[in-house]
Order: sequence, then structure tokens, then C-alpha cells
Amino acid sequence: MKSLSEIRRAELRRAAFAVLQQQGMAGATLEKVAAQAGASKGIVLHYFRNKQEVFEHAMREANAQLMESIVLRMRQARSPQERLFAIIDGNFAEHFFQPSVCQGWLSLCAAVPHDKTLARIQRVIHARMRSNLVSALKDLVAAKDIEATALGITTLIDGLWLRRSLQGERFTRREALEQMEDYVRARTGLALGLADAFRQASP
Amino acid sequence: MKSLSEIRRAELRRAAFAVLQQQGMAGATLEKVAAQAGASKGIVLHYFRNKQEVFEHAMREANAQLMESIVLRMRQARSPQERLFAIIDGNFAEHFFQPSVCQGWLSLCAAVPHDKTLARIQRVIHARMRSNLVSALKDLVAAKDIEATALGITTLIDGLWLRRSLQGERFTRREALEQMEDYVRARTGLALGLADAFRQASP
DNA sequence: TCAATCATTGACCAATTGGATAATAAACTA
DNA sequence: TAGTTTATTATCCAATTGGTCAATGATTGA
Repeated sequence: MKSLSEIRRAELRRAAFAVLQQQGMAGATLEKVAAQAGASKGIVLHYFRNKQEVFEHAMREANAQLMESIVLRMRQARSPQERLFAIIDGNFAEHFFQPSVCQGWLSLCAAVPHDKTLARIQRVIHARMRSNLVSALKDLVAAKDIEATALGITTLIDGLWLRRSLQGERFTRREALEQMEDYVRARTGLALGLADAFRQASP
Repeated sequence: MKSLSEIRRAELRRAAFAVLQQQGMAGATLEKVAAQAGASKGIVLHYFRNKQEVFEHAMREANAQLMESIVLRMRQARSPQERLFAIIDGNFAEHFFQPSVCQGWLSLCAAVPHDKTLARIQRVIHARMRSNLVSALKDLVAAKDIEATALGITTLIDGLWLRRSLQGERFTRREALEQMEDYVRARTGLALGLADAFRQASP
């Protein structure tokens, strides 16, 4: 049983992230967040202490959406290799790997160095991503290479998100998945088949 | 002979980037830029049409500093492999691969989707980086792999810069260079020795 | 039913800020 | 040197915005 208050808070933090996607941090005002949620500005500050808190929850919201995408795939995974696939593929889900979403995310990243709470949230997010990857890689690469490989994968993911932000539709999901595939193959010898959906026919 | 006007403009765009490093886009006000340059706010709008233009020039300035770092190394390079080294190593020059600098850069990236001119500048920057890499890779990897490898390298660089922004000193230059070294080795078989400065002794 | 809590709004305020302008000082030029 | 351009500052203004507050409407619960 969700309290009404919880429902509203969820609506608002989703609205906050939506505004971030369209306007970036610079254009992200409380009034716009309220408008996006179809409410008045007062309501936003009724549910959150201040502007900072609003966008802290927006970051949690964005990450929750990403995790949902990953967990969904993770449930189907039966082997370490499939779990690795799930984590990576989840980061490039079609409805998520969109220019606007990436831009919203980038706006939050840019704010991390100037907001202690955002930094804490970011740390938690990164730790979980690393932990998931390490666990999946345990049986796939040599023990001494696990950490570096996990870091490499998250870093490349971040880089691809950034590129999507900067280039929009000119940088495609397909290119991103091919980059990930190449990287994993080059470093682990595994063929995950991340970009298979784009292949013409099987060779 | 640099005109006085050109000198002032250079001071101001350097000041603008400095403010960006410390305060991010949110805290970047014309007054702070002026203060950073030891002048009054009016002067900033005397030399630049408006706030946008100031930060567009700040982005050019930041890129110019990066290019300087690369060109310096490029002049020593005698082989394709050395040129590849120069490009990558230049992106991680000590005075440049600093949390504050990366944060300033990230702030500008986050603004790209909302400023056409920033987007144009970014496009040029990226095109040149790609072109340099492609030229260096021409004799190092198979023709069909050149484009993807070049893109992979820039993407990983971006990702490492982002990580430096998010984690500050907790993510070291050494780790970054090791990631780049691993990546290039995995994809091209080359050992550039990017992280050699950190090695204890030769094995 | 009635009071008490909660949700929501709109008006208001003080602070910030981008930008314009006019006045002044400095530098240059003929 | 006189006059013209350029550099610089201080002041002012309108717009925006985060945040407060009191008033009002809706829900709930005893």
C-alpha cells in the first residue's frame, strides 16, 4: 500500500528527471518541474526540502530505471556469460539509450562534484555496477584481470553514453553495442553477441 | 604583435574556464568570471556579446590547451606507434588530467546539447581527434578495424575523463593510463608503454 | 459529524543575474 | 596637442527564481 505522499514524490522525481533531459541543469527550475508534473511550484517544496533534494531524488530515479532494465535481463541469465550480457545489454536498452536520457544523466554527472549527496549516490551506483560485473566476470577471466576488466567495461559504457549525449542520433545504439562487443572480445575472448540483432544474416 | 584586445579576450576565456572548473555551469556567473580575471563584470560583456559566447570561447580555450599538450608530444614522434602514444598520452598530461579540469570539461559537455555553437565546436574537436587517431592507426591495424578502433580509443578516453570527474583523486592517472594500455594492447597487440613511468622495475 | 491532518495553491519576497547605458579614463593618431 | 577611438567601471533595470507563508480545499478517522 503506497501512501499518497509516496506516489506524489515518485511523480515529482520522475518529472524532475524529465526536465533535466529536456533542459539540462541550467534550465532546470522548480517551476518547470512542477509544470512537468502538472502541479504548482509550491507542491515541489512541500515534498522536498529544497531544489538540491529534488535532483538528488531525480538521480536515484534515473538509476532505478537503469537497474530495472538490468534486473529484468538478469532474471533470464543462466550462466556467468549471460549475466555479463545482461548487465551490458541493460545499459543500452532501447528506451533508455536515448539522447535525451543520456543528456539528463550527463547533467547529473556534471553536478556531482558540487553536491556531496549526489557524489554519495554516484559512489553507491558505481559500487553496485562494479560488484555486478566482478561477480559475472569471476569465471570468465583470470582472477588478476577481473578488477581492471570490470572498470574498463563501466568506463567504456560511460564513454558511450557521453558520446550519445554529444552526438544524439548521429551516434547509434548499434555502434555502441558493437563497441562493447569488440571490447569484451578483445579483452576476454568471449563473443557475447551484443550486436547480433543488427546482423544481416548468420555468417 | 597581439592586440591588447586579443590579450584581454584570452585572459577572460581562461578565467571563464577556471570558473567552470571550480563552480560548474550552475555557479558560472559573469561576475565570477570577471572577478577571476581581476576585472569588472562590464568588461566581460565588452569583449563578448553575451554569456553564451563567453563559454563557447572557454570551450575553445580548454581544447586549445589539450591540443598544445598533444602537439608537443607529436613533435617528438617518429613512427605511427609513437604518434599513437603521443595522442593518448597527451590526453592524460599531468597538469591536465586533474579533477578540476575534467570537471570543467564535463560541465561544457553537459551544455553541448543546449547550445548549437557548443555543439559545432564539439563536432570539430571530435573530428580532429578522430582524424589524428585514424592517421596514426593506418599502419598499425587492419584497414577495416581502423574506424572502430579510433572510436573506441576516444570513447575510452572520454570515459576515463568522466570517471576522473566523478571520483577525483580516488581515481588516479595511473589507473587511467593502465586502462588505455590494456585497451590498445587487447585491440591492436601493441605495447605502447603508457603506464611505464609507474612500473617498479622491468620484469 | 466534526475536528484534525494532509494536499495544494497563489501571492509574496529577497537575492541573484544577465545585460544595457552613460560616464570616465587611457591610448592612440594625425 | 586636439580629437578620436578604445578600455573600463559604476550604476541601473527587468526578469528569473528559490523559498516562505497563509489561506483553502480535501481526506481521514474517531
